[in-house]
Amino acid sequence: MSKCSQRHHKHSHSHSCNHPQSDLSELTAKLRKNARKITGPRQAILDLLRQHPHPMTNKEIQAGLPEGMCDLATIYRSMHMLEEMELVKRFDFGDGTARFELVHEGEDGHHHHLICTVCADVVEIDECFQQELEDAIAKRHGYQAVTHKLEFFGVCPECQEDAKKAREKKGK
Amino acid sequence: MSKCSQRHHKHSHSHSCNHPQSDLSELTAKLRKNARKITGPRQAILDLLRQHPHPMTNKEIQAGLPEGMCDLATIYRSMHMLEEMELVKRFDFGDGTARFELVHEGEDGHHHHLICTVCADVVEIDECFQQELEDAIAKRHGYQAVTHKLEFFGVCPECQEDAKKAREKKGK
DNA sequence: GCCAGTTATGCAAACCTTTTGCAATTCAGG
DNA sequence: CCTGAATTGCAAAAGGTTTGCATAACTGGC
Repeated sequence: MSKCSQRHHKHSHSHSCNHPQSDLSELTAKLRKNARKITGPRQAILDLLRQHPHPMTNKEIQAGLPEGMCDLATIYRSMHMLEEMELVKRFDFGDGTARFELVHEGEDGHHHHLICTVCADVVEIDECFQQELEDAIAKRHGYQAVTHKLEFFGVCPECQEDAKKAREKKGK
Repeated sequence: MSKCSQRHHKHSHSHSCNHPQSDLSELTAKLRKNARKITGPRQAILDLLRQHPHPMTNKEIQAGLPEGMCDLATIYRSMHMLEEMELVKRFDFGDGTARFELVHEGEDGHHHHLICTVCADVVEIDECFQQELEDAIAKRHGYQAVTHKLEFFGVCPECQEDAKKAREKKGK
């Protein structure tokens, strides 16, 4: 599995780019290969994810779809399937709710996030620590197929401002 | 569950050392300071955690306590309190269940784990990537008070063996 | 030591996210 | 277009975690 060793997507988030039809074709191909069906809900979910630069919860996905178009259970099932098919990537922000992001063609979707602990704003982080560290850890303990999950948490500029104002107000 | 639970953890860490009475005194001091009470359940939980080198779930904690000594709800409440008091540290292995580890005196408990995705064996990892990366990320995006959560996942040596045997058997 | 007042606990019910059983529906290939 | 397999919706269940409330336990002051 490829990692994030020397990527340098500066700050650009390829996520906001448009990959017009590509998803559908890729979807079709990948699904067909596994004897899976191309259904309305599945297409709609991928379409929706394509427009979102950040991970979405299943509830958010449902809310983003046309009213009543898709049952929550179907979304859960779809996400499992899409994840297994590596069309989406699952992220865990530590709040007990899974989030999913579209994986773009040719990428493996491995990256991290910086999440505001106050307002839950999300910034995509494309850099990662050196691969050597992971390799060293794997080797030292004899583990294989080692991967990692990494997320950053902090307070975003806006919330810092808010906090500051709140303090001033209180001080008066 | 614990096929590989108590194996040689070669590079054992400070976590397996004994800090005899220290916890109690520290506990008492910290609790008193916050007008909290030193109760049986709370002491028992810390005692139990002191003997465990790896993070425990609330259920495991309850199971490790004398039969019927403590309600699950009490454990949940205790862990919240102990976490806020920085006597324990919460970890998230991505399986939707919180785990807690004792924080030893003078430490902040920040470290990571390497978890076997097959048998759930855990190895403590004391190293971390360079602080500079985190600082750079924080600065670039204007975030403050940035921290991170990082866990490694892979297949432990024993489970690699098991898988190998299974393959051979099948091949015959 | 004992009391009063506050903090904790146990128990049961509630909450949330996620999973699952099952009958009805939809899709793909012939 | 038809048929069988895959998928969906709905409702119920399963986990983990939280919460309301009456009862029990702890602490500081007498």
